[in-house]
Amino acid sequence: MAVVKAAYHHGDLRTALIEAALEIIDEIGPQGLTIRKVAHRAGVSHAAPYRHFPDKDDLILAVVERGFELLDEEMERARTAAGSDPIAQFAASGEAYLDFAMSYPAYYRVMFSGDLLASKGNEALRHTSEASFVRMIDDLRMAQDLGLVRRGDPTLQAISIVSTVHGFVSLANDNRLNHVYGEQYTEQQVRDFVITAIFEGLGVN
Amino acid sequence: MAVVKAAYHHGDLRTALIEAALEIIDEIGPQGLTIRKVAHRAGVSHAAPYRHFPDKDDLILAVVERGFELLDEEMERARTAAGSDPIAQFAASGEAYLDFAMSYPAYYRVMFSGDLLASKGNEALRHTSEASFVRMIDDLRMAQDLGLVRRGDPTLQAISIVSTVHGFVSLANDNRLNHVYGEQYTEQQVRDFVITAIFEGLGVN
DNA sequence: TTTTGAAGTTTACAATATAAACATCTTCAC
DNA sequence: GTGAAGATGTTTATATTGTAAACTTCAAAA
Repeated sequence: MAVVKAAYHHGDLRTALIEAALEIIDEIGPQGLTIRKVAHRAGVSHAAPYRHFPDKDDLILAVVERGFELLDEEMERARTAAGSDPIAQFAASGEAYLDFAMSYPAYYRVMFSGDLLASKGNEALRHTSEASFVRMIDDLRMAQDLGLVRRGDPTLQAISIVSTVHGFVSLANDNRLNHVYGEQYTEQQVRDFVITAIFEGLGVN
Repeated sequence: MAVVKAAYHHGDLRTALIEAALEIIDEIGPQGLTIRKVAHRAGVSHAAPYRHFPDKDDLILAVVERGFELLDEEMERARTAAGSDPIAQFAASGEAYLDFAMSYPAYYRVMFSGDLLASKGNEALRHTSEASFVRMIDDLRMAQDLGLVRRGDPTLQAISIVSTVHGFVSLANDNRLNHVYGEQYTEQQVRDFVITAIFEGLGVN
């Protein structure tokens, strides 16, 4: 009774399946993800997952949702640790985003692999994946009021920032920028440059 | 002998398969792409494609390569039509990129679906997909020399621009910005804003 | 004309997603 | 307690798909 979710046949298979899927994505990539591998890793028969997810897409969707929760947690943690300066908070959560995206490239790819969301993404997931976007808009509005950021529609500013960050990590994770790093810069340097450009664009004091 | 590629059993099945795959991607999306559908649409047996492509991934890779060729052609066409002003040329080819990306979202997605390139992308394809990137760097260098663009490493500037553009079209194509359009702006307005922000960032006169 | 190799077909097989029927354990009404 | 009832798993079965292998056909070179 102290147990939150009483152990049943498996315990909490749904969660275990999501974890297993996560591991497989990280180890073999999204291509290698099969229902059967996930089931096997969780120690159940290959049809067991269907008691928790209507089909494979829905399992992946659950993984994506979990991913956005994790990302959100990371960003919040960083923001809290950044002290009270709004710009510092903003920068810290942005760095956390980049850290997450570049530490788990395959995972990030699945989270933003549009094919799924476009078709089966439900409203709940859409909301989750937009949470940090909404917060960024609020941040920008506040920063403007404090005179820290150039005036303008914060929604448009946020779109521009999100586009740049998402584009950068996507390209970097897909190894499309390698021909640059290797020759002149490290990934970290390029990353810093892009961040700097964003802040310049915002006219941060 | 006037015929470049003499008609054989099929004529030019390789090309026909790429075209068929293109259509399927456009109509049903990348998920719906199966070797057998492609073969059927091209009017051949389901194993025929294996005489031209080692496996499914290589077929897709050929489709991607064709996509980058088409994109490159579009950008060149726009650039040529833009007259002699370097900034106008630059802007025109950028617009062409956005037009392409947003007219064929599924196709664009496949072209930039990193899973493939990361694993099986060969050098030839990598080169193709970087052609326009290299040209952008040249453009920026020239524009700097003409005093039209803020000084700085053009490679880094290009990365920043490409990140923003790619991120924007990716998010837009994946319907991640819908909650913004609907309420206040049209897609075109947001698109223009992002472009403007890029040019501001470059300090274009 | 014969032969040969590329291009295509047929057949076969293994992996996978998923449905359906069956089994088992928890819980809840009594 | 007890005995449904329903949730959770398993087994079995099927259709789709990627791909290998053996076989066929035809253009072109010898």
